[in-house]
Amino acid sequence: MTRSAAAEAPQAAGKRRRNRRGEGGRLRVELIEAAARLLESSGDASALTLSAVAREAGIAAPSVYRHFSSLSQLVEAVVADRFERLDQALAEAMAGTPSPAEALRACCAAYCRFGLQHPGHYQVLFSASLGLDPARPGDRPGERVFGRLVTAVQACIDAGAARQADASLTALNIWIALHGIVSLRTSRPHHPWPPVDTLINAAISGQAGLADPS
Amino acid sequence: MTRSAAAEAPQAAGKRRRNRRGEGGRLRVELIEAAARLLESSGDASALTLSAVAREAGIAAPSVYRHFSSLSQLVEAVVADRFERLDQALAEAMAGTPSPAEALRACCAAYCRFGLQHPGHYQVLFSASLGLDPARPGDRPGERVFGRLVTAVQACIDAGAARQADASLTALNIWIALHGIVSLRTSRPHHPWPPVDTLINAAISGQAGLADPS
DNA sequence: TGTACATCAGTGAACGCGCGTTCACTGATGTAC
DNA sequence: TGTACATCAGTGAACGCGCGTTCACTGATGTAC
Repeated sequence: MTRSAAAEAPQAAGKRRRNRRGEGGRLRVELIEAAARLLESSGDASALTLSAVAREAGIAAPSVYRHFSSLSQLVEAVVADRFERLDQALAEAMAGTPSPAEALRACCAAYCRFGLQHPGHYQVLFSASLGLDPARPGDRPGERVFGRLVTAVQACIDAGAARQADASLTALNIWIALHGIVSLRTSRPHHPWPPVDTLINAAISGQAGLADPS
Repeated sequence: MTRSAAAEAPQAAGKRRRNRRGEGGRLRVELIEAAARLLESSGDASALTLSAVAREAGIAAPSVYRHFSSLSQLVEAVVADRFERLDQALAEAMAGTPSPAEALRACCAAYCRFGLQHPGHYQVLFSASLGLDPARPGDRPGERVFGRLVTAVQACIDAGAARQADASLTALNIWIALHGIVSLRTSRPHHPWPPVDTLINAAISGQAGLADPS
């Protein structure tokens, strides 16, 4: 397998080639990906170590400081990136759906898919120890996801597909269920779980009054 | 404040008196409580440190080995103890309720109360990194809580208070909601949360068909 | 076209720290005589 | 009642390790002349 010249696939192990002058910013991305890999397998931001990230990225530990003044800034960058991906996954899943009801269903399914396919990242995104500062407007990343749910529920109500109710409260109840599905399933993998769709449909029909397709 | 002779209130700071001969087992309890205090404030079992527990209990680090052969055994003891307390809290809340519907409601309320009053412990109990071994029968502590829910739901169905359905699936949907309420609220404290009862009632009426009392 | 130099990307060695774990020990106290 | 001793509860010193952080450095490469 010959390695192409393109700047992709940061090598976890093996020798690293130093970036050319002016391209030092690439290491920043590689560090974020290295940290993301470690966080996915640990699911625990407070267990992340500067040395481990450097090792995973194939560089010396002090080199991290060229790009991040502290480990928590690196974690912040990872969290922001993964929240962005979650948001995009929801947007993509909803695009092109034939009806508001299908859009809401697709949104919920995409949420659970993201959480169950990346349980470590999901755990980090929704761990209490993130220490988010609510004063900073960009520092409430869960709210964007919630906003999408509110909009989707409101559209269902307007279209007559969902029961008349406060869209915000209904969306919150659904979010609670989705988070419960992902989090509890990850935490109790040995429980005899029914298919995810069964649980999602129960939440949507129970909370929004949407007809169960089955 | 004079300290009574009774064996209570392990002193976090201050000088410790060595236990009398034959009463060495007391330190075991003090260690569990010291670890529990640290876990409550961190919510993270993997961040717990043998040294920190010893410091919190007011003893030298090697003394821990007299009672626990490893840190993870100490954590196991804390987890078992707190699961026991959760289970007792549910049992007490349900005892003496006038109807199956009230019993289910009380059970759910007690579950959320426990989780929200001890968010750190709750997080530890339901973190994915506990490494539970499903082969050991006593090592599936969440199942006992779930069993209580199933029984309570079945009683509601039998009494005609809840919609006819698979009690196990209904109980699972409710558990998901309860876990979502506790976990998401802990993780996103700055979100504008409605009263817990509102969320619990939505879950119970949405999933079991119980009439909302409000 | 050739060359000296500034700059950029990243390194290696060193430090102090808290940790887990070991070991031989101390000293209070219950008990056998 | 007195005393020697066994045992129990817990300690202090020491070790090697991985960590975060600092510092002066190296060496490739773009650029000015």
